[in-house]
Amino acid sequence: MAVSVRVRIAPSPTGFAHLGTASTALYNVLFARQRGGTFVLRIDDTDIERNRPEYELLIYESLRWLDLGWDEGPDRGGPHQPYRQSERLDQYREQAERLLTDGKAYRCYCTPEELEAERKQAQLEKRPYKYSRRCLTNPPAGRAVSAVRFKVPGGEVTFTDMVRGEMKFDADLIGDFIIIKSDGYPTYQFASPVDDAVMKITHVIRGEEHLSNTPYQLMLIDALGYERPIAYAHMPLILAHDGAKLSKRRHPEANLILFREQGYLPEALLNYLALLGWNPGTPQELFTFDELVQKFSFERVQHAGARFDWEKLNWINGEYIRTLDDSELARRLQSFLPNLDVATIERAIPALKTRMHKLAQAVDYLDYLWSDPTPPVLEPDTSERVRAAIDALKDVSWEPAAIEAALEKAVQQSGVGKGKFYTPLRDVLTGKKVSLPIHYTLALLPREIALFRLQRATNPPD
RNA sequence: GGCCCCGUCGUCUAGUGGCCUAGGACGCAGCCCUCUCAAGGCUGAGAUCGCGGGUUCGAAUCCCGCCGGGGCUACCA
Repeated sequence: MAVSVRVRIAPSPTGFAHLGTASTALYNVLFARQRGGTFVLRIDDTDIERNRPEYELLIYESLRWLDLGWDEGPDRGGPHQPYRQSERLDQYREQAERLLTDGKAYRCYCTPEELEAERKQAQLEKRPYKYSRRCLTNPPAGRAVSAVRFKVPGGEVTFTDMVRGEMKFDADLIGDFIIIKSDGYPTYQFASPVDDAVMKITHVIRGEEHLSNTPYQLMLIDALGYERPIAYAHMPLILAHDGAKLSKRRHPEANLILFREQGYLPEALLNYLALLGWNPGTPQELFTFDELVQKFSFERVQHAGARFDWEKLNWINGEYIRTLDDSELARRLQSFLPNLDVATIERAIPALKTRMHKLAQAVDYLDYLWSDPTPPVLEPDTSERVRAAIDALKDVSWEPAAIEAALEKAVQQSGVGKGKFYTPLRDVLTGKKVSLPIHYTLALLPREIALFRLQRATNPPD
């Protein structure tokens, strides 16, 4: 009988929700859905210095926005709760205690300074650094503060990576590492594999930065007598446009919430993220979520890191915006246009739809509806044409098609081209060089206001 | 420094010894459409496959070396 798949993401609430978290979550969800498995959200909050509850909330919010729902998590419980590491401290201490009594771990009384000195010394002698095991063989007496160190058994550690194949590491190169910090908190290197084992995680899907951490964790799992996960999958990193690792400080695109604020559609972001590091081997670029679930496979994920590219995301997002039906688009636009009622937004959509690659751009096209532009000074003959427009518009039915027809007629009579005729109208109405087509620009504005702005421009108040 | 991963147009990528005079997508340029801006249609520029050696009748594809980038090597995760 096939074991049921259990996967997890384990973000730490040490800052805004990260793009990488979304990416990793996506791959986990894709795999879980594919195999009818369970997706677990665990909060890895063992860094008491940097953890903040509001950051945890941000993680929930971002993941929900992306519709990457979890089956078990801190907020909804599950068979292996609690799902917050800070609430599982007893577990880790207990397991560390077991290792201690089995002689597989030992207390370390070294100070950070002493450790630093060891490291420096090794560097000086050009020798690869490994902890000296001083506290194993000859612990200093009379010290109260201690951490717990794992006694690395060495040897060869192998495991299966679903994207890279069979991996092999020489554990003799790995020094004894800390599993419980002197503040009593476990390190990531300890808490993570313990939880994965206890929570019966079958496949660990995470970022490539953890590839070299895997042997550490595997040795721990073995030492504790736990069952190993069936397989790992280390996904390529998302790089910034300059090729550097995405940094929260230097790269705004690392901040997940920013995408929502700018009006990227969650399904478009997911589509882009899926493509960044994976491809189906066919020319298809746009996928529904269900298609992704169906087509995704670890064999086709990239081994090298991929640079984040706004342009491509913008294109995908534009494609998604254009396929949304009008009422749905209007609904999504509402929060970006608090000054407009839904009816107005809906009327703008046919013209707006092809002009946005992100929702926030709607503001640039529509802000003339709630803010009055400063009237330009018109040349006499331009002023004349504006007056002609006013005449044409005065009694016309106030909707785009009729406005367009009336204006076309006025253009005919004016003897100049559409460009020359419409440009000043656009300027007078919006104060901008670029707007929706002129008949929409007019129709969206109440007739009185439109005519008022045109009128005002023809007789400046000197 | 040690260990690990990686290296095809600007970017994301296809490619697993001959179908590759290296394909697609985004972006870019030109044209068409057009009241502006988009969208759409058409056309085009753009990679001697990081470099150097091999192996082979034949290599982007296999082997070795080098270079470059990234990750881990923390009482961060």
